[in-house]
Amino acid sequence: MSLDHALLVSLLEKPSSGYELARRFDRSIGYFWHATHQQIYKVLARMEDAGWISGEVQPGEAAPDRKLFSVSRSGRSEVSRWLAEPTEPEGVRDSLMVKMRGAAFGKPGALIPELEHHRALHANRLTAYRVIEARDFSGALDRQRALQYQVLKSGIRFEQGWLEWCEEALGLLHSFDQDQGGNTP
Amino acid sequence: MSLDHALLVSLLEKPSSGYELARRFDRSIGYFWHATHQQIYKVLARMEDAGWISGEVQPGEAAPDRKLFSVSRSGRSEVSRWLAEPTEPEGVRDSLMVKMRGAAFGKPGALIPELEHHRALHANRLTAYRVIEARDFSGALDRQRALQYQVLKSGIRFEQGWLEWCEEALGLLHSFDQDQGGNTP
DNA sequence: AGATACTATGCAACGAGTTGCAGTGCAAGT
DNA sequence: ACTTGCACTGCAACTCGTTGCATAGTATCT
Repeated sequence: MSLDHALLVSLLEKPSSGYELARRFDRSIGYFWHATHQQIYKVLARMEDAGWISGEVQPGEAAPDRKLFSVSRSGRSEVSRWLAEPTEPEGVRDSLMVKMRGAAFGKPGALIPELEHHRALHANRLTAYRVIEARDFSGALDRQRALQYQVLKSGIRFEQGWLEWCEEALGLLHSFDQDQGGNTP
Repeated sequence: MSLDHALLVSLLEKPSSGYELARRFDRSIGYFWHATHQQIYKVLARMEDAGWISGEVQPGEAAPDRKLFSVSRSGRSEVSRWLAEPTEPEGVRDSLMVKMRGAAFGKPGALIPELEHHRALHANRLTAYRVIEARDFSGALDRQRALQYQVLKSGIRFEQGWLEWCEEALGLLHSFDQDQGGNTP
């Protein structure tokens, strides 16, 4: 469990409404911790009950009302507590890898469009990261920005890794297509 | 949802009992799709009801009974169906990245032990992969092995990426420790 | 006037996944 | 004899997360 903490950090960076957070989770932080708006609203409600955040309704002029949340003192101390507490890496879930192994029991060629799709997605994301990098992280950086940049750099590194891997995997599958049928090289 | 498919692929590679699968998920496939034994038993039961797999109790000589599952025809066709169906990449969940951004609102130095811990874990995993690589994937490979190797290579690539990133991040945090207090560089 | 779409919030029902516990049977140490 | 440990299976209770739907105001297009 830790959407709580992702939201707290997000709110520390900038007090926001649920809707805003949901949008932010489609970019930025969401690249490292995804969540849907329903889940976000649920957790916000729970954290408000717990006193970690407080919400203030802002009557919208020419727009629906929005409830702006900010982190309370007890929310801040929860963040500190969590930062100090050791965390194990999350368990991986990568269906593409399972599919690769499954492909041995079906038509490996069927995975080619899938891999191309993934390659395109990762290429797009890499481009998006590069844009953010150029826009927000050139020049001198204060601590907060330096940390954010370090996080972004992990994104860049991994998307590059993905791209290279997709190329390699596509090469392998294409090589299967050529020597039809044979099961040994 | 797709522990189902991970289990099916695992069972295609080798018919197994729930316990065996759980153990296998601590190595091998589990590096790409983790699961606990309780969840595995639950899904196995559901898939047996659905007719995708069939279990046969084997009275253990000098060992507890075990229920050996293998994939039925309808299970195989489910795998084929799933392989052909496009899948989006799983949403990422990486608490370390959230912590990095959160560190701006606490003591960044507190993350150093955490990063060292992660670095050690990734180094260990990389070593384990290298061992598997040398043991199982040197020499000529048939299709199945080639696919498995391609999956392993993604593991190697990512662990290396992690290691490099951890080094970089540790460098950054240590640089904070030196220029105490200042918030701009 | 009506259709479409976006901002904004939320409920209800369900399914996936975790945590904790419980039990059997064998083997081996002490 | 007693405990510890491992192979093996599973239930029960819970939390986390997803899917689908509901609502309501504003803006824009046709």
